[in-house]
Amino acid sequence: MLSHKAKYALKALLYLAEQDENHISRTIEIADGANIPKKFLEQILLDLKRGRFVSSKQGKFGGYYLIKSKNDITLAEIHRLFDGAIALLPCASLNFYEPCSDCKTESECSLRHGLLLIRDKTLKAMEGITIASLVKK
Amino acid sequence: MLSHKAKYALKALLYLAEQDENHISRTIEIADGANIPKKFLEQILLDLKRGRFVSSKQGKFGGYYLIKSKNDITLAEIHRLFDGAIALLPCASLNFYEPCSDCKTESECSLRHGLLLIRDKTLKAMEGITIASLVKK
DNA sequence: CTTAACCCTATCGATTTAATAGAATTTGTA
DNA sequence: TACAAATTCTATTAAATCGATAGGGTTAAG
Repeated sequence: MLSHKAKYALKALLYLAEQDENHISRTIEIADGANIPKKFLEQILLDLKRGRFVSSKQGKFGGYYLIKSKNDITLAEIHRLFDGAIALLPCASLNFYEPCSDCKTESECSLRHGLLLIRDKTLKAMEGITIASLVKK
Repeated sequence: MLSHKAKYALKALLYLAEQDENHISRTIEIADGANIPKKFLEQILLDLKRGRFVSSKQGKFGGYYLIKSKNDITLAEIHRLFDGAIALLPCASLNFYEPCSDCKTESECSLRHGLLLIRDKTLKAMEGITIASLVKK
């Protein structure tokens, strides 16, 4: 399941993607538009900025805007940024790999092979969902 | 990601599936064989029993055994039993559906459509992984 | 220099998670 | 019948995580 943070991030990106080119959106504007607690959204937008999805203008009349094409922002990326691995166990993860602590004898645990299959299919599906694909509906 | 409970459940089922027909496995035997904390495993086996995946024999020489074919126990079922919904949000879930609390205007949130696509593919993949498919490797 | 905005860090309360504890119950058998 | 060996059940705990809030600090326009 997605965390609220990830869900809010997607909604915020969706909001930004729906604005006119060159429009700058204030946090409060996004919060109201997407129904997200403002102070919570602040943190999320900062995370999105650190992740190079958005950029900001500080000071009066400042705000946030997309710096990555809505066609290139995928659900997979947002999941990884806020909720971490897409795989079901760390030993089956590409970006968050860790060996199992409780698989004593073999280096590959008995579940790993099956979980790799799941991860591949889920990942492919999640890479197919972009902000743009969510906007046009 | 899978919880430890779900992971341990899968390993325990795998252990049971590898035993001879009619063999009854004691908890301690499974715990040692699959490297799972024994008292924690007790709870998990009870959950698996309530979920009709295994049954037990009480008293001396008692233990656990599969009552469902290893070909019919899927990763999807175990995920649902221990970790709940497979979908990324409750509003996209088949078995754990709940409407979004923060989607004010429309009955369907902006993310739901995309998440339904993900859920369908992930679910199909998870239904394809059975205990039997994990054993033979 | 005031105002309006982003930026940053800390904290909080509630929930969940992983695990442990301890006792009650059941069953086989010497 | 008493003991031993096993499941069953409920409670508790310690730690981590999550969702959210608080309260400033910093930046820039006018």
